[in-house]
Amino acid sequence: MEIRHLLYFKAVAEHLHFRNAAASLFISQPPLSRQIRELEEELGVQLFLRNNKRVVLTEAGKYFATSVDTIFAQLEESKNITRQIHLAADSGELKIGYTSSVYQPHLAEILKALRQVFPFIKTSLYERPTIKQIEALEQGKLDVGILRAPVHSDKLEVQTLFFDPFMVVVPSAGKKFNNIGELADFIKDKPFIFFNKEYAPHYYDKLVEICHRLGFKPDITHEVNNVHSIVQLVEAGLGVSILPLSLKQQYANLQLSFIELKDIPVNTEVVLAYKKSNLNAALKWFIKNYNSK
Amino acid sequence: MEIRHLLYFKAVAEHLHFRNAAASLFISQPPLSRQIRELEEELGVQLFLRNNKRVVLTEAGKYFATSVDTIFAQLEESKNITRQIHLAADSGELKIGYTSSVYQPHLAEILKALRQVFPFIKTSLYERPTIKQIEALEQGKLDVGILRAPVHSDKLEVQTLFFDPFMVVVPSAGKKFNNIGELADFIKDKPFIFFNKEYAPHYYDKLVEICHRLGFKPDITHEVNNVHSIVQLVEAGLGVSILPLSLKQQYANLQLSFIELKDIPVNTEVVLAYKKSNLNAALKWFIKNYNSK
DNA sequence: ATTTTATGATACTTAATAGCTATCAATAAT
DNA sequence: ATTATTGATAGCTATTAAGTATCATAAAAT
Repeated sequence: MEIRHLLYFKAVAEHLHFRNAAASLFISQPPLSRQIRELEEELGVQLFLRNNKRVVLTEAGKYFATSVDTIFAQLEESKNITRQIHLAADSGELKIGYTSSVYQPHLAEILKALRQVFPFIKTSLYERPTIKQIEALEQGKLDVGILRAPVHSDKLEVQTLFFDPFMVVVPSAGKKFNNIGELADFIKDKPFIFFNKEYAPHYYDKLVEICHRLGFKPDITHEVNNVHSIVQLVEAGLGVSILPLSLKQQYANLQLSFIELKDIPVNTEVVLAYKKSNLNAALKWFIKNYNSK
Repeated sequence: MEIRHLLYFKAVAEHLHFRNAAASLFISQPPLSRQIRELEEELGVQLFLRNNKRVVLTEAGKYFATSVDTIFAQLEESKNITRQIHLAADSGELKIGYTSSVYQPHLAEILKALRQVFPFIKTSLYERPTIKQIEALEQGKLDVGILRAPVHSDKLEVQTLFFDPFMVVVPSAGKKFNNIGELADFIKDKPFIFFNKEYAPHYYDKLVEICHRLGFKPDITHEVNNVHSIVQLVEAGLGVSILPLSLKQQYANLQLSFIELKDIPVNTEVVLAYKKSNLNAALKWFIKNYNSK
């Protein structure tokens, strides 16, 4: 039995006329007669009573007709849902966003483990500022983002990863600061190197707040749009900066001094963000395993 | 899409191995690959992720697999029920039993009307004694019987058609009986013509009861097994008989006298009997219309 | 009663396609 | 680096669905 048989049966059951039914199927009458006969033979059931002038459904045929309707409806629904799942869950790709200011030593490790579980997954990493990531996540251009709070979006789920205090970064000079006051005096007139305001407005505000607490207004001479440039410019002696503490280990080999701001109660929250409606199975695995590490 | 595609899909989903799946389907691997590709193209959905070494279901594929299971189960159930209905309801024939002693002038009329509603029905009429009909009905050899109560069978449904009083049948002689006493005197020594006891035991008992009430014991000289023979023998002057009144009109043209036994409170009940489990649509129509006439 | 028309079945031919063989490219194990 | 295994591809064969022509017969028309 093939779906063709069921389809042809339905046509004859509706028309109760082989020639008309055949026309409605855009085939000629003899093959239709044959397919119906085949179906009846396979079932061992007479579905139609017919002579040259009249075609009627048997009782069994009547039942089978309604039954075939149900099956077709179910098949159609199944196809639709399958297509929906395909669109929602089976990109075969996991698009991950991250900000340059977050150092993630175990990301590579997790991507490796991901390929064990999803051997066909393609992963794409995008370094993007928080605000761009939020847009991209909302539009489905990213599956998950590693970024800094706050995330103001009711379309996204947010999970805290950790809280990151700040540190002052200055060129390595063997200098020692006994207290916050000495440090503030040292840097207050130095040129500051930082992200530009459009790139990371919230982050920019934090910097200004920290300097305010240290008793001065920063002179932001160089604005850049990624953390690597900031660090390089500081190392080259063009100025100082204030960055999240977690970056310290990433640049431990550079000629820089990092001074933690222990007494300044300002920090940033690093989070995972993703669309709740995103069915991507690799995403689910990623969230679960990133968190538990 | 054909059922073949779904069947092949299921095989690959179970084996997660094209060559093994092909072997399990007793086909070679290339056509299997092609059918799966066709299915994926029609759905617009990737069902498997695969390379030369590994085959896994996508999320959409996982859903589709369970969904196809359901559809197959439903199709199988539908086929079974259709076959059952075929066996129970679609004989395309209506087998009617009747006793020779019941005259049914509108039976022919009803059979004609039946053919309007069921143009393909084949009707078979069987003249059989009540006890044989009961057996045949129970065994499904008859669909419906027109017979005389009592019907002692818990497998059969019984519907009363009418109550039939008795009459005495004698050769036409212009004789007149002013009362039951005269009649009894006239027939008590005559030879009786009647059904044999094995053929219609209950009916036989009724005859004896009537004679008892008339004050004599019948001398049953001729035993026969159909009502036509009884009537013919009476007409030929071989004896007398006692028969149901309803037969009077059937033999009105013969040289016979019919004397109603108005004062004898013995009659027989004519009934329709049929199996309740019989789904024959023509039977249902027959019962309904026979009754309402 | 006879003729005409319409219809499903049948016999045979053509066209589409499922399935087969041979082979390739790529992966993973040795 | 080599070998074995596997799904994909190309081209051919065999099966079968679909088409054409025709028949037999039931119902309608005459």
